Amino acid sequence: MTPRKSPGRDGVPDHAPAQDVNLDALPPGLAAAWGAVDVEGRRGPKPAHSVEEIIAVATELADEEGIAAASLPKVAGRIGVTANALYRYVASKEELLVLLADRAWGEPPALPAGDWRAAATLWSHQLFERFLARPWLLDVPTTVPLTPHNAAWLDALITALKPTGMAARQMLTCAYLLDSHARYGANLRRNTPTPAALRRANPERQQAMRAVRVFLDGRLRSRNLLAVAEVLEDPAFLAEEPAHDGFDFGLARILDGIEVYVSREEGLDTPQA
Amino acid sequence: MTPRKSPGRDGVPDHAPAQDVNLDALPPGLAAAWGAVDVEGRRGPKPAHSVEEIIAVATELADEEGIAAASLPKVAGRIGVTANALYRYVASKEELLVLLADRAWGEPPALPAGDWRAAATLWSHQLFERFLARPWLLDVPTTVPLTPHNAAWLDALITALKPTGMAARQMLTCAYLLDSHARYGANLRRNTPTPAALRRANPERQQAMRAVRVFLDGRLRSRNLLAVAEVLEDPAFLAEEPAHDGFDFGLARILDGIEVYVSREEGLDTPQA
DNA sequence: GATGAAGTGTTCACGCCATGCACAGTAACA
DNA sequence: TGTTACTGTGCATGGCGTGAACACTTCATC
Repeated sequence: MTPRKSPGRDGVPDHAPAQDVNLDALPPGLAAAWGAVDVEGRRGPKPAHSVEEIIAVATELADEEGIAAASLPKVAGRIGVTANALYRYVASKEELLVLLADRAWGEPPALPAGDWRAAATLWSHQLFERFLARPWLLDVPTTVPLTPHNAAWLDALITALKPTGMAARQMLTCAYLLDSHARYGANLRRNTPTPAALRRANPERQQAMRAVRVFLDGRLRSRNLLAVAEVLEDPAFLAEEPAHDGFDFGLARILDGIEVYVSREEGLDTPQA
Repeated sequence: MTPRKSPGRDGVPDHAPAQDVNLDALPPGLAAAWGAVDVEGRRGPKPAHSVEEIIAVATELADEEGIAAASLPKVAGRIGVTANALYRYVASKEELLVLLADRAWGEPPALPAGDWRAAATLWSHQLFERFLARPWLLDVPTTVPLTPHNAAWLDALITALKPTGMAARQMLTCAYLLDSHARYGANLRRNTPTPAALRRANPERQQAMRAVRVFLDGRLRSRNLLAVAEVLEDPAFLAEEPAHDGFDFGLARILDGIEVYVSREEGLDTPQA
C-alpha cells in the first residue's frame, strides 16, 4: 500500500481534532469512511478524480451487475484510468467496499416522535426498501462496526426507542432485530420473486422455478420432510402477490414482542437484561 | 465443464425415481446436494477420492482459515491432487460451496413435543451454537433454496410450530425470523468478542478495539449522533460477559411476539396474513 | 526563478483464483 | 481384444488484488 493522503471527502469537513488515536490501527476503511483524512491538496499534480467519483462509478457497476462487478479493474476502466491508480484514492479493495456500502445506506428517514412503534415501523420499511433497491448491499461483508450513514440510521432508531425506557443494550438488540429482519426479508424477496415479478419474467425463468419446486417436493417427501413439503405446496405461495411477503407479518411479531416487554417493565421500573 | 457422473453420495441412496425434472435446469448444486447423481462406478478407473473427502477437507480448511481458504487449489493440494481433478467430483466451485454449507448444518436437534415455545427456544439456541462453531457458514452465499440438512432443520421447527394453528406462510416467516436472529447474533458475536474472550486475546487486539471505541466516540459526537454514542458508552458493554449478549433477549422478544399472535388468533380461528 | 520534495498516474510484475481442453493412462464391457 | 468411458495431469486463459519502479507535475522553499 502506497502512503496516501486522500483528497477531500463529502461536505462535512469534520473539524474535530480527535487525532488522539492512531488511524492506522483502525480496521481498514473506518477512518476513511468517517472522513479522517487530510484535505489540503498539497504538492504534486491535482488528482484527476476523486473518491466520490470512484464510489459513484462503483455504485453504478454494482447496480448494473452486482457487487462482483465493482472490481478495481472495472471501476478504473470506466473512469478511464489504470486499476493501480485507484490506490491513490483508496487504500484497498476492502476500504472501497466500506465506502461503497456506507454511501448505499444513504440518509435515514425522519421519524415521528412520540410513538415508538410507528417510528420503528417506518424505519424498518424504509430500510427494507433500501435493501430492495440495492440488493448488492446485502452482499458486502460488513467488516467495520459503524460508518456515518449506518450510524445515522441507528441513531434515528435509538432516539425513537428511548421513550420506551429500555436499557442501552436492549435498544441496541432491538435495532439489530429490526435490521436483520429487513436484511433477511430483502434477501428472501431477491431469491424468490413475487408471482407478479414472475409473470413479468421470461418463461425460462418461470419454468426453472417450477422445476425447482417439483424437484424439491419429490426429494422432501422421499426424505420424510413432510412439514416442509406441505408448506411449500401451500396455495398461498401460488396466489397473488402479497404486499410484502412475510415482511410485515414478521415485523409485527417483533414489535409485539418489544411492546410486551416494554409495557411489562413499565410497571416494574427495574429493567434487567 | 466436463460431463460428470459423480460417484456415490452419503448414506441415503434416495431410490426415488423423480427423474421427471431436468436436473441441468436446476440451480448449481441443488441436485448434487440432494444426491440426485448416478452411483454406479462404471467403466474407467476407480476414482481415488470422493465428494465426501473433498467436502471434509474443504471443511477443515474453512475451519482453520475461513471460507476463503476453501479454494479449489488449496483443497486439491491437501488431498494431493490437481485442482482440475476436483472437477471430476464437483461441477463448480459454487456446487462445492453448496455441499460444504449443507454439511455444516448437520442434523437438527430433536425438539420436545407439546410446547412450541420450548421447542423454538431449543432450536434457536442450537442453531446459534452451530453458527458460532462454524462462523464461515455465515459467509457462504446461499444460492440454493433448500438443501437436505437445511430442510431437516426447517422441518423440525415447522413440525413443532404446527400446534399453534398458524398458516403455512406464517410458520415459514417465523422460521425465517428465528433463523435470521441466530445468524445475526452469531455474526455480531464474531465481530465483537465477549469481554472474556478479549481478556484472553493478545494485548494488541485489545488495544485496537479500544482505539476503535475512542475513535468512534469522537466521530459520533462531532456528528451529533448522540444516542448511539451514549449506547456505545454504556457501562454494560464493558461489564462482565453476559451469557449470550443480546441473543436471549432478542429471542424472547420474537417468541413473545409470536405468542401474542397465536393466543390472539386462538379465540378468533380466522387467521389472516 | 531554480530546486527539491511530494504527489500523480503508468508500466511491469507477481501470485492467486476458477475453469477449459487435450491427453495419456486405466478399467470394464462387447 | 478391442472399444469405450472414465480418471487425473499438463498446459493455458483471463480475471482478480496489489506491490514496486518510474516519469511527470506541482508547489514550497531557497
